[in-house]
Amino acid sequence: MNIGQAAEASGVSAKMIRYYESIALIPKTVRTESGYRVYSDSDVHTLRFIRRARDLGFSVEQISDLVSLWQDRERASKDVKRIAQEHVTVLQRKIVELQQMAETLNHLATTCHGDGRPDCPIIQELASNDAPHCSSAAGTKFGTLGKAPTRR
Amino acid sequence: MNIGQAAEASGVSAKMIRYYESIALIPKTVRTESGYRVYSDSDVHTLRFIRRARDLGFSVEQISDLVSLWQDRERASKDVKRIAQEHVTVLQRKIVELQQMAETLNHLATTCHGDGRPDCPIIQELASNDAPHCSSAAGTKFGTLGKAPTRR
DNA sequence: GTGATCCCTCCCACCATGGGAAGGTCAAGT
DNA sequence: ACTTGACCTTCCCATGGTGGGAGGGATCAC
Repeated sequence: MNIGQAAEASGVSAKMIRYYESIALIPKTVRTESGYRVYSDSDVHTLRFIRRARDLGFSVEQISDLVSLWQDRERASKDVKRIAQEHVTVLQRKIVELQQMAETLNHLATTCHGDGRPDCPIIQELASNDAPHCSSAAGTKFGTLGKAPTRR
Repeated sequence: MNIGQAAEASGVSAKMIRYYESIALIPKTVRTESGYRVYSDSDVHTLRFIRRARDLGFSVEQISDLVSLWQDRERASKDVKRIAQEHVTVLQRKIVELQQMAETLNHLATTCHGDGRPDCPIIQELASNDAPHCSSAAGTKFGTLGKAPTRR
């Protein structure tokens, strides 16, 4: 199977498959004489595993751990459980942060009359001098989970 | 005021101030003879405005619009309200997605006995062949809001 | 005058993904 | 056999915000 078919079958784009190979998340594949990558059903299975983990918002690093555990027959389920639970914690923290943002903004939008007049509490709040420093969100490493695959 | 003081006073790092200038989110500042950037209280005010908008998860592009509206005395509050409401919608969609992820994962982690045995429903689910394609999240442009500033 | 602390610009890195160019390969149809 | 189009390869670039650091100049406090 060529990379295009593997991509189709697994739901991971060809570009991403090559990328995953380059960062050693998946091993280098067999190549044809002319250099085409060749994939087996088992490779597609792995790719599908990876895609599902991405759908659940795991980072590539976490996925790497999960793949190892998956392929390790001696694994302890508590290792997997730990990764999953850590991830749930991070997700929940993100959810709270986003909810706070949405609430604040929603409140502001509600009190904004939204007509042609220039007075606008949203702008006033943003421009105010007193510091609602919003410290609850500060310092949270946000980036690692921000993206979900924009598939198809 | 030098860039360091402006950074301190506004809560936006010096690096970011230069970046915002480079992408024309803020205008080019006056410079001293030796090339140092000089900031006024009003500039700091603008920076603080920007930082708050970032705290609320607005993208730089949206902030650019908000800054224009802020500085436009003729602005209509409905323009501001529209931006805010669009943003709330996006936030809410993200929240739902994250909640779905967290729920799925939490369910899996709960059913995983989490001991030394290798059997693990989390891994089984990820590896299963039937396709829980999680289509609800598909196609959602996730990236634009994934990051919140990692301040201090 | 000297050392510490600023500031400048420029480049690189992150993460995961897509776009595209330039060129090689393969299979199907004429 | 030849063309055509679909596929594959590698390589580079861009995204969005942010940080890190090198190499060099400016300023300030003592």
